[in-house]
Amino acid sequence: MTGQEIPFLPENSHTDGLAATFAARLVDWQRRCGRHDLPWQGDDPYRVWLSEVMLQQTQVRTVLPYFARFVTRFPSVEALAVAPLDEVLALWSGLGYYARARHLHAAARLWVARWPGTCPQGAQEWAQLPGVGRSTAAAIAAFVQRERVPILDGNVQRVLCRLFAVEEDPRAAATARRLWDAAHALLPRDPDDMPAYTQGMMDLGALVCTRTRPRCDLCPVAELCAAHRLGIAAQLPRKRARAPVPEQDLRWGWYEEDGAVWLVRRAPQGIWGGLWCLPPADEAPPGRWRAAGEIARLTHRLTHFTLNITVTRYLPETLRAAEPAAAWGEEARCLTPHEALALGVPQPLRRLLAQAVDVPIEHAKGNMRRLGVAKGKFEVSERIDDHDEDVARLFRGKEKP
DNA sequence: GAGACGTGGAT
DNA sequence: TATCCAAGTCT
Repeated sequence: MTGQEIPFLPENSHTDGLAATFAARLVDWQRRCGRHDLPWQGDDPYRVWLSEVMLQQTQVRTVLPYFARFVTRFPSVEALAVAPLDEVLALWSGLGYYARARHLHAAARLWVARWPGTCPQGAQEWAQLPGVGRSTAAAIAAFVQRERVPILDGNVQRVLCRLFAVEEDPRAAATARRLWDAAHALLPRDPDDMPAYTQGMMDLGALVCTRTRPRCDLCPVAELCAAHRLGIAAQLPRKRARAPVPEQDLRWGWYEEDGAVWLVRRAPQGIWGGLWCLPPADEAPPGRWRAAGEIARLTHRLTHFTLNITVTRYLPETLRAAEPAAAWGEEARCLTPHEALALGVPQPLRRLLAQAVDVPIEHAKGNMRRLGVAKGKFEVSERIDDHDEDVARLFRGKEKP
């Protein structure tokens, strides 16, 4: 009975017994109380892989509608592999971390080329797909192939930090390595328990061992939990100090022509890589355009900084004067806002376009402000949510000479 | 190894 | 409102 040493515990402690008890209780709890009706649960490797990628740094509730649309359009990895990247990005639009969509597309092509008619076998092979790291590979392999490999996402880090009363920052490399080892040592012996165990770790972190106000009264492993015993479960893991988020100004040009607007594809690397976006607003706009005033200011908060986006409207100086400028690159398209909404666009632009066509969008929590014209001067007015009609009219307004 | 990468939920 | 951070990976 080759018990593995569990980090964070004193040597010669009964680690075998702890691991067996922990796994047994978690598996039993998951089968009784855990989630069983998520649309990706089952043994379809494609759906499991897709869901795990979508769920990276993204909550279940957010993923659900995206997953439904995605599997309707791409029911299989083969369908995804032959699709144009643009369509994948369009379905991903609004979900964030767009490198995931680009990796997903590349991974689908690699999958069907290298494992035709089947799928990667085991975590080692899953991790060869772009966008699939150690934790995601382990989750897929545990669910689909019942492989005894641990996951270590944010939920599991929190669970383990409490279980062993870890005071260190779990993101520190040395601590993370020990957490991986601990996660491995806690796995159930029976491979058939791996799906329920893995789902149980996720369910426990998401439903019971929550960041704030953990429900230790509902926890199947509370008796094993050092933090609970010490009464410090809610205080772990310790949070690190965060630097204040810097701000950055962005200036977009709304180059409008016959009710359509020019969009350009962003470079594949960097923020919103591969997505379609408004061209930068220039002091000397490319082509023969004249500035026609600021039409919106958007505040877009990201994890590491805040974007202040100013949108300036441009109109052709003369009839049919507009043409894509070389500065915009090869890929530039002039589309109606409605057409543009069918592309992969960043969320702040999605909001702007939705307002332009007066189409309500999901989760339209407004952090967008419009500029009202008052005495020849622009002023920030109320949240745009309260002014759908005004703003829609603003964008719809044809320039009638 | 530290920073970049999106967006929305939760408090 | 401000802040943290979520089924992380890549460079």
